[in-house]
Amino acid sequence: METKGKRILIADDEPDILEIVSYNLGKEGYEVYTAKDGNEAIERAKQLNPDLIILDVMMPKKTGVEVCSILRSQALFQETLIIFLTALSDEASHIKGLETGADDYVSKPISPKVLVSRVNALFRRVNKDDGKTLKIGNISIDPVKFMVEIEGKEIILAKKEFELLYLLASKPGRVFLRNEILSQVWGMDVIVGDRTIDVHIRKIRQKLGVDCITTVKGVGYKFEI
Amino acid sequence: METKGKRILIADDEPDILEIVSYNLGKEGYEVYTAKDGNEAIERAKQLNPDLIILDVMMPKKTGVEVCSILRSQALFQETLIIFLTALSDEASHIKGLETGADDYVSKPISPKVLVSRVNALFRRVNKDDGKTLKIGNISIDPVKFMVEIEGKEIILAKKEFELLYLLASKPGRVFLRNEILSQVWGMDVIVGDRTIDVHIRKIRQKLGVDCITTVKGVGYKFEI
DNA sequence: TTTTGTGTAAACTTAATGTTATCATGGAAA
DNA sequence: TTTCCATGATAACATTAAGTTTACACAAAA
Repeated sequence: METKGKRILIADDEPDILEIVSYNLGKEGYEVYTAKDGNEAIERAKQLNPDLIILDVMMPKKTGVEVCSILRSQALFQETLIIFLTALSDEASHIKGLETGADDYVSKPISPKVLVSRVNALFRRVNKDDGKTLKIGNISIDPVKFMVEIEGKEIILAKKEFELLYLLASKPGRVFLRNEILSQVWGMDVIVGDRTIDVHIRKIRQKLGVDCITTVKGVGYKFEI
Repeated sequence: METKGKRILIADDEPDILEIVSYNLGKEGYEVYTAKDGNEAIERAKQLNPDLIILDVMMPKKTGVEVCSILRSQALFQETLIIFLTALSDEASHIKGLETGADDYVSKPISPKVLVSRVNALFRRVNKDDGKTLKIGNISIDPVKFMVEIEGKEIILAKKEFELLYLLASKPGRVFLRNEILSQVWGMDVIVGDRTIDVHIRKIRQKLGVDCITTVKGVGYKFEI
């Protein structure tokens, strides 16, 4: 599940919060950018076109709710995810937030862990391909249960094995170059040896017991029945 | 996936980096040109009209960011791909880079492998022609599935065979000189014997079972039904 | 702490693919 | 018709990519 490349913009007037949240989301692999008030949030959102914007409700210049409705009025931000940070008590802005089209809200004081998991959940929910059980022939691959089923028989794959299989199976028939596989499953910046993919492929073939991964020599691998 | 013919300009003031990157991208089949400062980068970009420009952010004369925004302001470089090389810590220029319209950025210290895969990925993302299924009569040639289908029957070709067939079929009726075929499928710096093409042609004819490749004696080959 | 599972690397084997050498063939020019 | 030459055919050979196995490092679980 690569989180790489997802851009998150977080706007809050408290530097501490910016820092803590940035750090924790950054650790998850997201690209995090910050803004310290409402106007800056809008400006940077336009520059960056982030995948997710986290808005504090109480901010100088413009409140989170205002920012949200301004952004939502533009086509570019129709699909952008927005999370509000609200004071626990502030029920009113919670409601306003949902009205103006927020996707989630998190109450202060923030637990980094909670926020991170909400963010992940949001991306998972949205990312259409993500979390969808793939069914190809009598093989079903469920990334939520993290499980592969062949004719009712459950098969446990290790993490990397599963990710690799899921990638291939996500576009049956399509050939994935080794490079593509590396960058999607391992991440762009991870360097692993040449044989590593083979070994994983082999383990998958072994565990599945069904020949559904085809080698296209000199090119890559593809999933097909 | 022929990378041949793609021109890359790389600008950096460190000769070592120029050399390493040139070598690695050259090995991939790209044509690589270099510049050692911002002004030279702009000058050569205008001469060469490269497909991709890799800019070090910290350069004498003009920084990469400056070069980028200058180039981007001209119509000619609207479509040109641009990658920044930045020091790991330098968040500010990363952001500036994205603002000025960079397509990707890579942190120093550079791993040649990473850079190469980023470059490939970038070209793949952009190259629209790539992955287009050719359909001529009842023959379809799908470079994504890496597969040839004739009247519903799937036929497996080896890599070179497929590339050769794909080339010929990309312009049905057009005669490809042996020289052209060599440089497109094998690359111009690869030297292979005279009979090599024939052998591959023969294998394709054999596997397809349909006579769709015509010999134009003394000239070359063409694809036609 | 020990155990177990997972991911990666290294060394080696196997198989697929690509290339060349050689000779055959068949058509065009002389 | 004969000669020449480009290409076809085939098998041997070379090269390269992938499969296999083992080992080891590391982290999570017991």
